[in-house]
Amino acid sequence: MSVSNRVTELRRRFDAEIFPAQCPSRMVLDHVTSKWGVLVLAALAEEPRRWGELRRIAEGISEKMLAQTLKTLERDGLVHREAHPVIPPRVDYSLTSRGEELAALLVPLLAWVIDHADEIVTTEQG
Amino acid sequence: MSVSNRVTELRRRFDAEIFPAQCPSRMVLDHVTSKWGVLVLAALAEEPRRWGELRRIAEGISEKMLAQTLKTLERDGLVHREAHPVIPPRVDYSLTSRGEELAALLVPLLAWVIDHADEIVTTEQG
DNA sequence: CAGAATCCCATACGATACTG
DNA sequence: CAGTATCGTATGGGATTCTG
Repeated sequence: MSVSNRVTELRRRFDAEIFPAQCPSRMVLDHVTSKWGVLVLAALAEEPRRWGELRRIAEGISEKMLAQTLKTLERDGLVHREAHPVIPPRVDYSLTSRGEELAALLVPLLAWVIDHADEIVTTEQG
Repeated sequence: MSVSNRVTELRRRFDAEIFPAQCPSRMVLDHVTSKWGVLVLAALAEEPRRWGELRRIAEGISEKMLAQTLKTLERDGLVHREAHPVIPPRVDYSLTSRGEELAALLVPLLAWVIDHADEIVTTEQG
């Protein structure tokens, strides 16, 4: 099926052929496409990660935002948190099966953006 | 290739196996995954749209944000703007070929989110 | 090591009014 | 119809400090 038809089918599920404002999908979409949500999900797509690893991989993220992002994604059932009762503490984060589904769609998107970012910004101020 | 390998390959392009902070892709990613960027791109994936159509489809968007989003996406070379010199004014927005590439990856993601949003929010406060 | 708590700010975003 | 201009606000996000 063409991309165009896919969208049409997608939007036909709604009454007026719109993306409704009062819709749960808006919230989930905001979580998933949040500034750090994308990077965290992509980082976890590779393999389970510890807190410290995620901080290094998603370069620039603050502790506050990492905590907040992980909690949101955990609430959404996309990320699984597993704390090991050891000292020093060790906590592993991984994708749930639902999270894997999503990551499978998210990663190619991120890859495309990374691949084309340079030519895009070059065009900007060219 | 597996999703995992895809990410690994993706991140291997960088030195320290991280998503670098000072990277053009961060900016482009923010544009594309912005609150309204996703919906506008998806709306245009179906067919060219006029200003008023976009306002109705991306329900809840303000005029200010529609203008800003369209300008950003146009600067990024993802959206093409074509103004017709008629009265009343008519302006058509469409995806560039680069925009179509991106939309092809974005639409399945949006479709997945819409399909799973209900079960996700149900889990939230279940 | 893996966070929680607090303070603070920039800006993304919304509402309204106006225009060619 | 397709915008621009202005104002106001909510919150996403950063820096710092503290803790089991």
